[in-house]
Amino acid sequence: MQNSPLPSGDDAPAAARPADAPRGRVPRAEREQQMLDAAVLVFSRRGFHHANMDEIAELSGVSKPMVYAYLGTKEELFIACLRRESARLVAGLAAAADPTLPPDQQLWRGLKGFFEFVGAHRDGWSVLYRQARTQQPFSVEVAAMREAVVEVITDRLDGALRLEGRQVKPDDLTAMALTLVGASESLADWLADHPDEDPGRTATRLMNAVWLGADQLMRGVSWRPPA
Amino acid sequence: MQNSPLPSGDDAPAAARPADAPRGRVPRAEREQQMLDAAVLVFSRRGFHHANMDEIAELSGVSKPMVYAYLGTKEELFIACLRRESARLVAGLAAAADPTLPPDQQLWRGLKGFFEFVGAHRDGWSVLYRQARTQQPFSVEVAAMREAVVEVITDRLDGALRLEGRQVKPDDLTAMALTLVGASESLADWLADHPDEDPGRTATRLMNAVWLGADQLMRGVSWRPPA
DNA sequence: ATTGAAACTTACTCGTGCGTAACCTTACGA
DNA sequence: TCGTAAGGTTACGCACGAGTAAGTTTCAAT
Repeated sequence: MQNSPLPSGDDAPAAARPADAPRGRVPRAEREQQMLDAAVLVFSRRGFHHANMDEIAELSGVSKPMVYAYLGTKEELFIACLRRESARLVAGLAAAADPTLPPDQQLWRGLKGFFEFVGAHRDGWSVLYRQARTQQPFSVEVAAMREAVVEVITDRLDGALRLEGRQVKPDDLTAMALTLVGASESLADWLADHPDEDPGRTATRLMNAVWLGADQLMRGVSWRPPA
Repeated sequence: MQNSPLPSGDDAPAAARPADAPRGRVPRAEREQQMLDAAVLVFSRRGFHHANMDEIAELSGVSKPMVYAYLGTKEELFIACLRRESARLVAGLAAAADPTLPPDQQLWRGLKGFFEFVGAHRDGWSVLYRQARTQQPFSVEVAAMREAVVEVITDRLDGALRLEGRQVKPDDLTAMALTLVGASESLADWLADHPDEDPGRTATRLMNAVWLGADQLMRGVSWRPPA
C-alpha cells in the first residue's frame, strides 16, 4: 500500500514535519517564502478547503494575522502558491528547451524536465495542480495555463509534421497534444506517489508509449475503425 | 472562448435549467432519482464545497430535510451520485466488451464505449469524477476505482503482448496503462466541453495516438534516450 | 370515517474557521 | 534615548450552511 491517493488523509498532527520555521523575528521576504512553503505543504496534504489558515501560520512560525498581512486571503494565498510553483516549473522547462534540436529530442527534453520537476517537488506541484484544476475559483486560471501548454505542443507537432511534408487537421493535432498532456499528468501523479521511480525513466516510458505512435502517424500510417 | 473550465462559474441563479422537478407528491423511488439528477447538476456546476443543499433540494422540487431523509448527508449524497454514474458507465462498458476480439478491437470498443458515455452525460461524469479524484473524503474510493481500471488494462496489455511472444517489465506495462487512462481522461474533458465532437471520433483519435505506438512496442521497437 | 405511515414543510441550532480590530515589542537611524 | 515602523500577538465578530426537531398534509387501506 504505497499509494497515497493525492490528498493523503494525513491526520497525524505533526509527525516528522520539515521543521517548523523559526519563531524569531525574520525579514518579510524570507518569512513570505516560509509561508509559501508551509501553505504548499498544507494545501497538498489537506486540500484547499480542509486546509486551515491557523495551521499554515503555525507551520511558518508565525500567527495567522501575519499571513493575512503578507499574502492576503486564503484564496490569494493558494494562488500565490500556484504561481510560485508554476514559475519554478516554467523556469526548469525553459532551461531545458532548445528549438534547434530534432522533434523527438525536443519532446524528450521537455518531458524529462517536467518529470524531474515533479520528482523534485513530490508533494507540491502535482497535488496543487490537480486541486486547482477542479476547485471553482482557480480552475479558470489553471485551465488557461494548461491550454497554453496544449497550444505550444500543438504548434510543435505541426512544425514537426510539416518538416516531414505531412499535414494533419487541427483537431487531430489538438487531440494528440491533449493525449500527451493527459498522459503526462497521469504519469506525474504516479511518479509523485512512487519515491523510488526515477523521473528520467518515467520520461522514457512515456516517450516509448507515445513517440513511436507519433512517428508512425508522421509517416502517414494510421489506425482505422472497423466498418 | 467556448471552453468552460470544469466547474463552469455559473452564477446565474437558474437560467434555462432542465425544468425543476414537479412540486407535488411523488413516490420515494422517483423522487430519489430527481434528487440525484439535481445533485449531479449542482455538484458539477458549483463543485462539492460550493454546492449547497438548499439548491439541490429546490431543484429536485422538494425542501432540504427530504434530501436528508432520503439520501443522507452531503457527502453521502455525493457518493450516491458517483455510484449511480459509475454504475451506468460500467454497464455501458460491459455491454461493449467481448473478450474473443483481437486486442486492438477490444481497446477500440472500450474507448468507444467510454467516450460515448462521457458524450451522453456531458456535464455529469467528467466533472464529478475529477472532483472526486482530488476532494479529500472521496479520493480513496475513486483512486481505487481508477486503479482497478489501470489493472484491467495492464492485464489486457500483458495478454496481448504474450500472444505476440513478447514480455515487458511490469512497471512498463503499468506506465502504458496509465498513459492510456490519462490520455482518455484528458480527451474526455475535452469532449465534455465540445458539444459538436462525436464520441466515436474522439475514440478514433486516441486509437491513432496510442495504438500505433503500442503496436510498434509489441514488435520490439522502442525509443531510447540519447547518451 | 379513521388511522397511520409516507410525503413534505417551516424554522430553527450551532460548529467551524475566515478574516480583523486593537494591541504589544524589538530593532535601529537620527 | 527616543520615535517610528516593521514584525508580531491575542482575542474576537460573524456569516454561512450543514444538519435537525417538531409539526402538517395527503393518500390508501381497513
